[in-house]
Amino acid sequence: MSDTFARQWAMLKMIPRHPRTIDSVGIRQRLTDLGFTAPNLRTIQRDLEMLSLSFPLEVADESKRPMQWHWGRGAAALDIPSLDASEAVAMKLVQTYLKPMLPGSMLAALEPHFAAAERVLAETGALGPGRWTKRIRVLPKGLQLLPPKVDADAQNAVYDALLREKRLAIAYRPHGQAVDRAYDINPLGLVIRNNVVYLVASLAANNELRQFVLHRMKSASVLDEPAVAPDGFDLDDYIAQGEFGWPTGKKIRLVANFSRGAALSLAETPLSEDQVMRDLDDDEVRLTATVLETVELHWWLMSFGPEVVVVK
Amino acid sequence: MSDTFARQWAMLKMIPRHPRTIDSVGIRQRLTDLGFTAPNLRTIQRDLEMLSLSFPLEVADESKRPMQWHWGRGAAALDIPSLDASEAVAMKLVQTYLKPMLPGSMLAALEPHFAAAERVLAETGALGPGRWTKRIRVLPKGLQLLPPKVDADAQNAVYDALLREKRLAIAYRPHGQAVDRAYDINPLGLVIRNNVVYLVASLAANNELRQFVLHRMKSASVLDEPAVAPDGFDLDDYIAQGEFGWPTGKKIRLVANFSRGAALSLAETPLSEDQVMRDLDDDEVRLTATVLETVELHWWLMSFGPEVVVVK
DNA sequence: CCTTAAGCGACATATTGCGTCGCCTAATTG
DNA sequence: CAATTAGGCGACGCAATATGTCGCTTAAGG
Repeated sequence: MSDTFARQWAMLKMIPRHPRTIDSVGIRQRLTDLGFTAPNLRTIQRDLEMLSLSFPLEVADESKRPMQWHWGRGAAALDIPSLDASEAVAMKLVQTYLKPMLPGSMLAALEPHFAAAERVLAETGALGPGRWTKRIRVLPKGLQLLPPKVDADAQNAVYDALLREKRLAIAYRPHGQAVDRAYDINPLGLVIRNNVVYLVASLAANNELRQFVLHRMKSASVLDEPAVAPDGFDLDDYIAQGEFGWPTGKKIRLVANFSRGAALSLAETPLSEDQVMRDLDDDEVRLTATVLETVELHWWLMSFGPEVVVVK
Repeated sequence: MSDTFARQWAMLKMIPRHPRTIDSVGIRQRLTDLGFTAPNLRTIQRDLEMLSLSFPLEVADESKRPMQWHWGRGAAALDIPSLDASEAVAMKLVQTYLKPMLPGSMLAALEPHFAAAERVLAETGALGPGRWTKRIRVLPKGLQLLPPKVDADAQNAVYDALLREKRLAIAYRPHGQAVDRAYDINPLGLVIRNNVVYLVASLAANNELRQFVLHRMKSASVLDEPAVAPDGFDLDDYIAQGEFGWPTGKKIRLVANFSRGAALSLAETPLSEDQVMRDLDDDEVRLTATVLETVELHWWLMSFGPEVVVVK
């Protein structure tokens, strides 16, 4: 294929998003790594200039000499292949669904795509972007609690450390205390419960396992030392120990009589794959299903009040 | 800028994903619409051939004469600007979080992006794709009910009709019945509750408002007639009428005494923006917040059992 | 069976992409 | 602060190539 097109395409892919940058020398380096026949520096400069006419590519500081290129801040995701209308709607649904449930900064990565979906919707249908908000509603399942605010930088550092298996230095404010404490930790895993993101980690000092709530982390920076997991650590085992107030109960065979009204919704979203419902009389339905016995199950059953009688 | 590059880029954007296709004449049409100086058909053919060397572009049927081009089935999303590691992790988190909560086909639009994130993770970190699954866990909030299976084609038709404000012909199996019924409806809005997606619509025959559960829709096809909404229909009003068993209660000022343990988690995920907590004594905390009085609120309060005393 | 339309190879030409050189300015180093 | 290095940038000329055109072939449609 045209070498020119391939090279420019590769360049588009290797230019990073805003905070980070790349310069022409770095680009040439990576291009040669990719097997391009050592393109002239001048060519790369020309390419950048040309691409920046069609794409929101920007130079960090015009006067700084090794020019640092990056995607413009507001650069929407260029979805290729582009979304069609239905996909855009699905995207919008997901966004609406997710928004009240996840810490805002966690959605940052998806934001450009949501914006792209919005654009597609605005173009495709005669519907303006505003009208969509009139068409989709999400009714929260449980009671709606507000998601905590998470520091975006700290969050990224945590993800990064977890990914690269590096140690992490954090400033953390334990609950109820007025001052931050510094920790040096080995990140081991992430757990999301309710709207809260937990980092499971071991202290570098004494290998003690700890949980850190992301929104109480004031700052975090990745250290250049490999993270060492305690021997035999397994996230599932850890959770199963009930560390999250979440004793993974034994599987039990639940038998309960529900009122007909309550049973209706259960037919649609079953408790388990093997759920069976049998009519007892005009008002009652007997449900049998294999489920984990958890605190949540008890709460859930309680929430039906008189509408349910647990048989077994 | 190079006319060539711009044109090829535009072509990449206008080629649709698998089921739909486009031929060279259609491409020329859309290119001229975009302001390109009427490119020769031959040039477009050459471009397509060249692009298909670098991108998964395919021809539907080689022997069919007006060649129908489309993106290959497995075409992952080419995220531009590409995701960095942290964004990829966030993507993965969202996927893990969403998977058990939404009908599978609703995630179809995001699937290519999840795949792209997976690829980035595999490349960037030394971590293979498999290891990620060991690092992230989502503990369900309420009791985990299984999301119902939704027919992908019907779903897309619904989205499409809603977007283009067209009437819809559906085959629907009402709960508890053994045969499908045909309806001709005006789609008005989507509501997600628990794991179920509802389509609010009015019957074309008599304008009666109805709810259709997406997973009971056996098939749906968009009609070429404009949808007409009943005068003054408003999705919020409709929901507020309690049609979803969801009476939007009045705002009340909740005052309740929680045990210290229960109060801990409330400090992190507050009930409302204006939530205030005050220590009563060593064991009890008084919480004051403005909330909507709903059935859910009562359930939620009940679930604390003896740990809470509602003052007001 | 005939007509129309599109794919495709070939070719000539005009375009333009690219390497090179030189100058200038910003960074870096001592 | 001076010297040195490195990257940006304008200019130029050659070579690569992208594009319009033509003619042949084949599929679609009536």
